[in-house]
Amino acid sequence: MAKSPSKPITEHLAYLLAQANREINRQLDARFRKEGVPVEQWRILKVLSDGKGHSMGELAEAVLLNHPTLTKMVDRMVSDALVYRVQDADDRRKVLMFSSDRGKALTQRLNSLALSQEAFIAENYGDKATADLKRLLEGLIEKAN
Amino acid sequence: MAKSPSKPITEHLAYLLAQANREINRQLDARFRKEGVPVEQWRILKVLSDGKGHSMGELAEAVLLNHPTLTKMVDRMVSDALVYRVQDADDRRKVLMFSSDRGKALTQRLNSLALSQEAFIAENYGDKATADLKRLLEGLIEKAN
DNA sequence: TGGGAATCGTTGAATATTCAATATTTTCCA
DNA sequence: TGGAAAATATTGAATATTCAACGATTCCCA
Repeated sequence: MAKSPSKPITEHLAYLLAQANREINRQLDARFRKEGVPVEQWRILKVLSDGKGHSMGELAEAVLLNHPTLTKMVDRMVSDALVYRVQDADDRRKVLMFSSDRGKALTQRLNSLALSQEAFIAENYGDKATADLKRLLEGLIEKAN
Repeated sequence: MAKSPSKPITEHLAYLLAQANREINRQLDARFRKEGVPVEQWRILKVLSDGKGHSMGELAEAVLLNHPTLTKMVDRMVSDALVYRVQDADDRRKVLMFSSDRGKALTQRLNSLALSQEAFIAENYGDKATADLKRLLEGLIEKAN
């Protein structure tokens, strides 16, 4: 008896997520191109835009990067004067990250590029579908943790 | 007037996709751990499991890897005797990739690990939600291309 | 039919990420 | 309270990815 063909890769949730993620990220990266900033740096800047001071661990969690990767990305951003480090006085193991004025200005320009992408997607893909997709993704993430 | 706070990062579609993708991929990777194979190699093996011979370009597209990255990953897989290269007789610029017997056996073990993950997700997250999510992702990908 | 342009895959150098080990500080409890 | 264990961030070496350039082959049309 012949071996039954297995489900094609394109029908796996993991693959669909990877594909969608890649495509949307590509489009966003293309918009960010003129600012010369990768998507991860936008996420960092955005989290820091509350002006509050976030530890590296907290940031790593929030921007989906592991610690050493974040450390090195932050090094680059410090060189570019977008963010700066302050040792936490209450717990001196920690480093608190802040956005500089230059970083804040960049954040606003990136935010508006990102919003325009979201608007573009909602327009082409449909408001309802977009909202449904977001809701389902939130649910999946919640269950997965 | 104070600047209005911008939408939090967690409400952006791009972020939700990245987060969900990361989490699902992590879980899949954990299951693949005992076989010592990254998710990308499973994708490659799965595409090759039709026994037909796929060019590098075709493969790169199918498994969401760019050409140089795929070349080097295939190099490793050839070393592990999972796949092999054959020059295309009809167009000698092309290289056709095939799965070895060893590769095919591994593919089956990985397929069953992947299926068990999908079953786990469907169970915890709900059959309907999973199906809806897949459908919406397919739609998004289609629009995006 | 000759030869420039396009396609396909690989390579090497530059860059980025990851893993394991480290230094520092804090926590906890015997 | 002393000191082992845990938490935090960084570093360096190993690994992986990306970018630009290349070599080989095929396509196309003047």
